[in-house]
Amino acid sequence: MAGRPRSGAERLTRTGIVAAAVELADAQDLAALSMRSVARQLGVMPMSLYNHLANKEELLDGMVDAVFAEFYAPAPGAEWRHELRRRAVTAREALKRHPWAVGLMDSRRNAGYETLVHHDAVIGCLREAGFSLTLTGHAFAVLDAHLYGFLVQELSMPFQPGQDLAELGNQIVAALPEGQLPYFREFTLEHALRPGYDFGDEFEVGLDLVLDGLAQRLAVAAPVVGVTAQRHHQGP
Amino acid sequence: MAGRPRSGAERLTRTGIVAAAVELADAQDLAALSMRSVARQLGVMPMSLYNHLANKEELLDGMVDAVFAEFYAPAPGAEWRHELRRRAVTAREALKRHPWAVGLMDSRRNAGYETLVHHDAVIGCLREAGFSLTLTGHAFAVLDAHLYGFLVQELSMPFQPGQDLAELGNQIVAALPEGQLPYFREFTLEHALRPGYDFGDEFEVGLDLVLDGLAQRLAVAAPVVGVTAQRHHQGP
DNA sequence: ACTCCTTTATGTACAGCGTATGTTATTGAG
DNA sequence: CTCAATAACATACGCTGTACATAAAGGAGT
Repeated sequence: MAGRPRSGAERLTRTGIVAAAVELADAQDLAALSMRSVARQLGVMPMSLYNHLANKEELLDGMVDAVFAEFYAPAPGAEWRHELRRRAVTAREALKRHPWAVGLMDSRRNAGYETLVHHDAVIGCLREAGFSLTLTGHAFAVLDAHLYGFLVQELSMPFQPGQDLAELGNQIVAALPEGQLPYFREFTLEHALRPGYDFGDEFEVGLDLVLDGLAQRLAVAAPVVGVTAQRHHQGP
Repeated sequence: MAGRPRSGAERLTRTGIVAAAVELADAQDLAALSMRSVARQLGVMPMSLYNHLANKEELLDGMVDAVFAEFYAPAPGAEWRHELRRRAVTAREALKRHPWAVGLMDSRRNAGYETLVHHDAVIGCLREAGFSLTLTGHAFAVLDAHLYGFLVQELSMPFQPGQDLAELGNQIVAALPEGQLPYFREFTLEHALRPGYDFGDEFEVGLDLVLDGLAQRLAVAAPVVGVTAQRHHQGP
C-alpha cells in the first residue's frame, strides 16, 4: 500500500522543495525547518524529499544558493562604485528577508551555482574597473566581510519588530550592573537609544567608508590620467 | 533509586557545564553538542544540567559569552589604533579556536555579562581617543562587521586543515561549468589558488583599510593641533 | 497494446534529541 | 537534630533525520 507519484498535484522538484523550505524558514525560523515540516507544507510524505535531495545538508545548501540569487548582480563595465554599492544594499535587504541565511553561510562548505554566478559578476565588475587581481581580492574580502558581519550584528539586536524603543531601553539599562560599564552605559543612553538613532543606518556609513578606502587604493595603483597625483601614506 | 549529588566528584556548576560544552563543540562541532553529550562528558545524567540552566538556549548564550571573554579588551586611554587592531586580531584568533561561535551570534538575542564588559572596553577606548558618540557608533559597527563578516567567509572556505591546495584547486576548477564564469575562473586560477596566496592575510589588509577610514574621519572631526589640516572629499 | 525498467512516492522503523514531570539523596541553616 | 532547599537521577513523550523495503506511475522499445 505504498505511494503513487502525486495523484492530482504537480510533481515534486528540487527547486520546489527548496522554495518551500525558504518560505517556511522565513515565516517561522530555522529551528522550525525539518524535513517533516517541509514535506507537510508540500502535502507529501517526508521520505519523498529524498528522491530529490541526498540529505538535509543539501537542502540547506540549496536555500543559501537561492538567497544569493536574489542579490543584485553588478554589471562588469559599469561604474564600479555605484554597482557595488547597489549590490551591497540589495544583498542586505535579501538577507533581512531571510534572516536564517547568514547563520547558515559559515557552515556551508560548498558554494552553489547561483553563488558562483554572483561572485563572478562581483569580480568582473572590479576587474573591468581596473582593479588588479590583488586589489580585487582585497575588495572582495572587505566588502563581503562588511555585508555579512553587519548582518550578524543587526540580527543579534534585541529588538522585536514592533517594540517600543524607550521601554526596551529602560529594561536594558535596568539590567545593567550599578556603577559599572560606564562607557557602554553612556553610549547606550546618550546615543544608541535616542529617538533619532537607527543602527541600520550604520550599514551605509560603513559601506561608504569601505568604498572610500578601495577608491583610494585603486587611485594609487592605477591613477586616472588628467587627475593630479595624490600623496597617500600607504601603498597597495 | 534516584540521584545523590555527585558522590566523589566535585559538584556541577554553570561555568563548568559551559566549559565542557565549549570543549565539546571545539573538538567536534555544534551538531555534536547536545544536552546529552555534554552530560556524558561530565559523567552526569542529562537532566542534572537543568538544575543550572533553564534550557539549551541558555547554554548556547553562555558559550558565546565565554568566547567574548577571550578577546583582548582594549585599554581606554591607550593609543586607539593599536589597541583596536590588537583587539581585532585576538578576536579573530579566538573565533577560529571556536568556529561554532560566529554562527551562534546572530541568533543570540541576549548579550552576556562578559560580552557587555568587552563592549564597554571597546567603546571606552574610542571615546577616550576623542571619538564623538556618533563616530564611536560608526567605528563600533564597521569594526565588528569586518571581524564577524571576515570569519563568516573564512569559515565557509572549502579547505580541510591538511589538504593539498593544488589538488583542491583542480577539483574546484574541474567542477566549474565549461566556458562560463570567466572572471571567477581567472581570479581563482591566477590568484586565489596560487601558492603564495592565503585568504587569511586579507583580514589585516581589510582591517587597516577600515582603521584608515576611521582615522581620516576622526582627523576631520577633531583635528590634532600642530598638524597641517588635510583636505578630504567627505565630512563626518 | 504489451512488456520492462527507471523514477518517485509511500510506509515502517530506529536511534537520538530537548525537556516535562516526579522521586530521592545530600546539604546547610536553624 | 530537624527540616526545607537543592541537586542528581529516572522515566517518558513527541519530535528529529534517515535507512530500508515496497509499490505505483511514466516512458521506451517492441
